[in-house]
Amino acid sequence: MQDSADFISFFYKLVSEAVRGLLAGWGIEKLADMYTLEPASRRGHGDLATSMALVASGMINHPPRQLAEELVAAMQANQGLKELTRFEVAGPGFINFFLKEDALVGAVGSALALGTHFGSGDPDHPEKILLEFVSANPTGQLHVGHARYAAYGDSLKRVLAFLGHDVTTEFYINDYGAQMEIFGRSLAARYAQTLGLEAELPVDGYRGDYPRRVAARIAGEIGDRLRDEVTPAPSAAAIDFFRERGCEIVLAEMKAELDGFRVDFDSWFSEASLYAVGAAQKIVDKLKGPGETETREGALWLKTTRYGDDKDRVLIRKHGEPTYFASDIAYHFDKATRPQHFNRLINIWGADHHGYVARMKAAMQALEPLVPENERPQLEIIIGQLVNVIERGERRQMSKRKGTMVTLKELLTGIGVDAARFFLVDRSHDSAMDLDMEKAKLKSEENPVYYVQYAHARICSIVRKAEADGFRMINYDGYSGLSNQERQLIMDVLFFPQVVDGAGRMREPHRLTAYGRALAASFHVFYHNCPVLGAEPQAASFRLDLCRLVRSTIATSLELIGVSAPQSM
RNA sequence: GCGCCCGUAGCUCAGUUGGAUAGAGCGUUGGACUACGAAUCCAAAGGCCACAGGUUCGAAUCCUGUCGGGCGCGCCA
Repeated sequence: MQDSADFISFFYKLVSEAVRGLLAGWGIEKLADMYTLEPASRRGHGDLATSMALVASGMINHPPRQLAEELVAAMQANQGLKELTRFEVAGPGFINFFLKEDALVGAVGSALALGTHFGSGDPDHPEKILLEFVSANPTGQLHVGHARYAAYGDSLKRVLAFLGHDVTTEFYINDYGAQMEIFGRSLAARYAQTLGLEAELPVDGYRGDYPRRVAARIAGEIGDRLRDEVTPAPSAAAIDFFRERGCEIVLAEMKAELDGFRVDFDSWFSEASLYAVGAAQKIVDKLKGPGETETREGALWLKTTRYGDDKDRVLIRKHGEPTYFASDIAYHFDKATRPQHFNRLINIWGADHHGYVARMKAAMQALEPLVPENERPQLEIIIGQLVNVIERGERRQMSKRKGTMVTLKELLTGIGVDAARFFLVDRSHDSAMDLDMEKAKLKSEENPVYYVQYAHARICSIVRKAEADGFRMINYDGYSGLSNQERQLIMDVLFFPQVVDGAGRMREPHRLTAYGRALAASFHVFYHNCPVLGAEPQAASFRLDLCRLVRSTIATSLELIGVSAPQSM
């Protein structure tokens, strides 16, 4: 029937071919490649539907139903298409497709033959993508906000890679600057206290249990060797030591936790490493050349308003230190000029950083002359909304410095990886999310992830039984008499490639959780209405293959969001 | 004040880039296992898609305005 393409894409192209000439005659040929083909919304409307005639009607000002009739005539002239379906014009001018049974039966077999590649892509223009997310300060534990971005970013990576793009993930370590300094001082103070010395946390110091534990661990490593360096006030060398050692310990723990959350970064990039080579100063000097900067009020500014920002931004402060913005430009310049030649840089930022987008994009434009024209990557910034923690009906302020946030660790021990990832990815990243830990723990057993996993386990059970019973598959070409439930299940599973494609293109992995739920529901309904192994031999063979396809599709859709697909539960 | 995001069933949220009669889970009510797994299924109830205009064959979806909520608007990171 088709080679590597999935059935729906194949069908789409057949329709395109059939109507292209007609559309070209009307001067709207482009519609052949941008019309919509969707699952019919309800029974009686067939299996697939297109609003092509309605859209064409708006473009050339002809009555839609008449256009629909002409389009159908063109489709009927396409022999391949005619073998797959019959047509009907309905309502204001929809064209409904009623797929023939052998087309559906054949499509299941073809999809199954693709194995785990069903739904995977081979894009016309594969991209080399550097995807950056989480990027937390190494001054404490990862919290549920980070968990949300980790789940989202990692799922997006899996989806884009599945679609055939070359994706590298990166964690940018903000291990430089005032926050790190305060963290080092906080650890020094806690260290002194573990030795029984009098020491006070800095005013803005990191409170809570976590820095205390890190300090205790360092004390275990070095004993009282730095006793004289930390009191009455820590020496510069002591601060450096605690900052660096603390950073190492925190990062190691973050890696371990992310690993437990099934999030694996290809690269960890240190901000401090940029300073070690003077990268911020260097990039600022390069920007001075083409007149992108200006000195004002004793500071050096980047004229970002030239590129749509609402005000210019400081690169070098009055007292000579580069701003975070300057080092971020150095970082982005680095990303733009790596030997891999990424053609797309995707950053996932929290909503609290959205005000930063305009200046970063402006900076990228200012950098353009410094990067060869055919090597300039496109910068794409995705803003993820925040997670609100609800406690006893009230919002709880999350503060790392006060040590009052709900941690990723808490989430994992409370509700587990599968439930947590499913829950976090299930909502659009564009909507703020309320998380009530008490309810989340109570509700973890009714998390929809189990509904989807159960469908998978159930199918595994059927397949196991088939093997145990020595079930023999027979050829089911020509099988007919599809029930409504199996027809629905077939259509749902055949649409998987379009769902993955949309999830990748729109950067919306949450479409996969919705899809997984819908496919599982469709399967459960099928299961209750259509015996598999008990059916007559041809039906049994077909249904068993359908089950296998659904099983592997559920497994893939879960895999793409980092959730396991158990064989039994 | 300005900018971005959001407002859909009692609660938590989807809604395939503008499609046909608005969807799911939880909760409520009532049903289905001597059956390939009841972590399931079936049925009922529940809606002025915040509000008001506009665009068109058609709007939860796009535009304008209003109201309400979140987040920003540093020579912090």
